[in-house]
Amino acid sequence: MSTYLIVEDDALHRNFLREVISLSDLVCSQVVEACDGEEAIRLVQLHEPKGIIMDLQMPKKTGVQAAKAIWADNPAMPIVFWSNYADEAYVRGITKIVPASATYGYILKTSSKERLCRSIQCVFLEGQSIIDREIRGVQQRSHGRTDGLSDVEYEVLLDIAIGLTDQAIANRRNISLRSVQGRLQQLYAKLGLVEMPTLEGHTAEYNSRARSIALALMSRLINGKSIETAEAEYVSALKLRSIEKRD
Amino acid sequence: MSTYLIVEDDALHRNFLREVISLSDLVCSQVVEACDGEEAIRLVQLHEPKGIIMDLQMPKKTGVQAAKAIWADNPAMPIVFWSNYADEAYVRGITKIVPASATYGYILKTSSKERLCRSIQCVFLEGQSIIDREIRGVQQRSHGRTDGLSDVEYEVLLDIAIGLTDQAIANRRNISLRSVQGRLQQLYAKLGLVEMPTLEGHTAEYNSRARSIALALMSRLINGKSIETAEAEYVSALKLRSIEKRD
DNA sequence: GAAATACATGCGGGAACCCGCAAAATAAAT
DNA sequence: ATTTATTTTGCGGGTTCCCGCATGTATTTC
Repeated sequence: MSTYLIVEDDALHRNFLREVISLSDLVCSQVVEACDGEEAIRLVQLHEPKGIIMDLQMPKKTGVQAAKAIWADNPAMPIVFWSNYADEAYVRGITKIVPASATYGYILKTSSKERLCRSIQCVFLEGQSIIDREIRGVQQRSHGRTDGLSDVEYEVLLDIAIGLTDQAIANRRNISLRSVQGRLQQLYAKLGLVEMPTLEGHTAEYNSRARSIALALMSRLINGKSIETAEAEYVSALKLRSIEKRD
Repeated sequence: MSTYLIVEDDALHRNFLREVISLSDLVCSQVVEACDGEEAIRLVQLHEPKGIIMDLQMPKKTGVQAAKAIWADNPAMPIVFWSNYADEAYVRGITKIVPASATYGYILKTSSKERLCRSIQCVFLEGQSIIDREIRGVQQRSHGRTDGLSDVEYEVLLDIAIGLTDQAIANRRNISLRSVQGRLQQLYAKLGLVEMPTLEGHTAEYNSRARSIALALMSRLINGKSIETAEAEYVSALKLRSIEKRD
């Protein structure tokens, strides 16, 4: 009576995943499928699966958001993330929310069928957490100080990416205006914003703020999705704040 | 002896496309596959296919870039774009470069197999250009003034998205500083940057420049890829300019 | 306990940005 | 050709941003 859940919006990939499950030696009586994060959360409550294979980029709710909700109720649920990109935005999101009691995997879609199959077995049967080699690099970076952004820096990066002013950030984070600018300076430095004096007249070529957003996007530190979720977080926090104020 | 070319980086999707071709009534003696834009360009020269089905998001060279190169040599080549998103960045890119002599199609990956099959037949056999309904909306918007950005506005949007200062934009586009700011004002207005006085103390909540980038990203006007290509264009144009200067 | 490191903060100034007002310059329409 | 839009540009001023210099405060390290 063991059930497994597939969460993936692309129909082709969904079929592929079902095939992989049938190929692996899982004792599997049924496979349930969801097309987006919200459906996934519902189906978990309904079927109580033994494990989940999930895409990260999906409509309605990101894989990260869905995982967070699922782990909140089932802190031991094994989840294999199967994604296209090694975007730091995603990796960072996951490593932040994975509970100590859960095993998980992060496999790239470029991996071979065999590799995916083996990974699934490792996570679901042997309770191992495994992470694709390509992603390891990103993960190291985000933990070790070396070159990667610290949490505050990443935070302020998202803040300017959704378009906040220094003052708005200061309010939001409860720090002084100058501190925001200090954090920004750090961020700029880490992103390698060294002004090259290519333009004559000694006027700056790049706007540090906008440039750092561009660099972050191009180096996959952030992406459209992460901006959207950051935005959503911001407005909901704002609402809460204005309710408090009313008291 | 008719050959067709599939350009798609995802292996599963590649197989799916091959299956669709075999299902359609194309007189097809062989199917050639490429995994990225550059390979596609090479294979077109080598095999001179009767038609191309191509993804838009690919490593090395975008589908748009590849199509541009291909159409430069074969202005009548029928190309079916098969893509995940209805991102304006892509639609705009394509409608700009498609030569009058070519037929093309733009089908979303969410379409059914039957629909894709029919579309392929229309484009390759009957020489019709067809565009998915969802995308039509985007296309209308970008041509009709209604709400959509004009070309200059889109241009300046990309300029700030890669991080240029007003002055740098002025130099690049050969207009005055004030004109750049004028264009930016238009852009801000069209993106709906109306300052809501939510923040007390009457300080601005949003930085117009960064905010417009965020809005553009969230509404799919631009994406990471379009920023990358804009960046590449800019640096190469810069190089040319500095060579001219040397004379 | 002293030195080192990292972070928050204040001050101040120069640069860049945003934008209202209004006059030229261009393009489009009748 | 004259009128009508649209675009470009200048001027000016208020904000915001960027950042060097300096001080204070934790936290770490030896």
